[in-house]
Amino acid sequence: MINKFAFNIPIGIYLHWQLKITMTKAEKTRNFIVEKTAPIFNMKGYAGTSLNDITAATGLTKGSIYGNFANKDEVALAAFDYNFNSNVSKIEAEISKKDTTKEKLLAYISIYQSFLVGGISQGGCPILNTAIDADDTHPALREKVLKAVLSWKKSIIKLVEDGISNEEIKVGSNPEQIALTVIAMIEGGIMISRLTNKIENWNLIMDSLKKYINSLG
Amino acid sequence: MINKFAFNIPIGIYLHWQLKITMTKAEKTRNFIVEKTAPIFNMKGYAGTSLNDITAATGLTKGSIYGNFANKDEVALAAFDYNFNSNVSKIEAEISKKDTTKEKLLAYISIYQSFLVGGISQGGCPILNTAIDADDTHPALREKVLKAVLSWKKSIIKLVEDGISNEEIKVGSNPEQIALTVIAMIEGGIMISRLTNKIENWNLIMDSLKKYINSLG
DNA sequence: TTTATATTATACCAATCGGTATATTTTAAT
DNA sequence: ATTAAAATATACCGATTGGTATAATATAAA
Repeated sequence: MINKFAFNIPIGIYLHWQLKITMTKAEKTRNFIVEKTAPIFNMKGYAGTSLNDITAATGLTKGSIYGNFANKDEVALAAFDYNFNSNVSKIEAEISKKDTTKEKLLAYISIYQSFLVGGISQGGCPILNTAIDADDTHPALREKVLKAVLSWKKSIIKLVEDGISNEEIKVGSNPEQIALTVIAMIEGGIMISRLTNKIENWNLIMDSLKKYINSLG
Repeated sequence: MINKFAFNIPIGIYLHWQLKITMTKAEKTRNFIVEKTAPIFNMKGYAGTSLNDITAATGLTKGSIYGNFANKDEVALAAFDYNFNSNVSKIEAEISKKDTTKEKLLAYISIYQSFLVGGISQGGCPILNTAIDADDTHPALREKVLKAVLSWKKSIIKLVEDGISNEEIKVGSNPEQIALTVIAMIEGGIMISRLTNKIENWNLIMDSLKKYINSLG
């Protein structure tokens, strides 16, 4: 189906349009279900989100849900992907605006700050939430979060390595350690700030992180 | 009942024994239920832990559970208290062994490291787990975790303030900021290390935290 | 416009959910 | 040892769980 169109149309130009035109009703519904349920899974967790929650949020019936997904698992996995990919897009967009390594690292702070209020996916950081939720209970979901964290770590390592090449960051720095430290402080900061519901706590922790990042050079 | 004994017995000496002798069967059972279910609530969360899990873990029947607790909520709240108090005892014991402020702060690292393997309460840090679990779903439980974090923060602030008085920590340091930063790094570190299942990640993050603590003086 | 197919809704399933009334057993004071 | 009370077990409740068979409807190609 896709090939029929793609065969004689320049991919670079019409890829976006082509994807739209080949999106069937079911695919649209699938996306719709994921968009509507992603915040719920993020807030209530896997076990805490029922099929009743899913039908209520979408206005669809069970038949429609199960016509597009094999089971609750598939919806949850797709919801996590949606939440995570939304963040990745946002992060990449913000980071590409910055020039220096330090500025790029600092950009994470302002991006993840958005999770404290509303943000794309309500209920805090999907990585943190899903990691804790799925850790001991849901291997497939856990695997997805693990990949997400490793991918995040990898991105930061790349940034730091570039920074070392540019002589912006000290030679001898451990890029992996820096990546893990940044992630830990951000996720720990989100937990504390959401629990206490105090943005000042976030600011204090992020002030420490800023000092840490600035000390790398 | 307690007063009958306490009235003519020196409290300092017989308090422990007195508590034992006045503990009824039901109180023992209550403790037993809490001990057995605390790791389950910590691993599976509130929604993920069913009454069937509770009866299976204790070997008791529903009638017995509901004879000692009003509902699942009460068991969950008691389980969190148990998990948290176990930690507090452990922490106080370890910290009292150390002499300097920095050593006391560093002691948190080795204590929380125990959460990565087995520890008293399986499934990671109960504060982190319950904070994420109850955040958007269970106000009463959330309130308990909030108090736990604030109490933890308060303890660290006290340590730091003493350190400033002793001239062990720089004058002008922000005790609250230090407390929040330490907690964030530990909790973020636990999340990452448990997810990736790599103790090296914990070590790298804690190495950053050690540097941070040592830089305070 | 017809028609096959894809999609959605209805109605149902067994299993499990948290919770309870009541019967039985165990505890502990007399 | 007796006995009242406390604790536990049995058997059940309605509601909800995730999931499915089937009927009704909407889609889209011919």
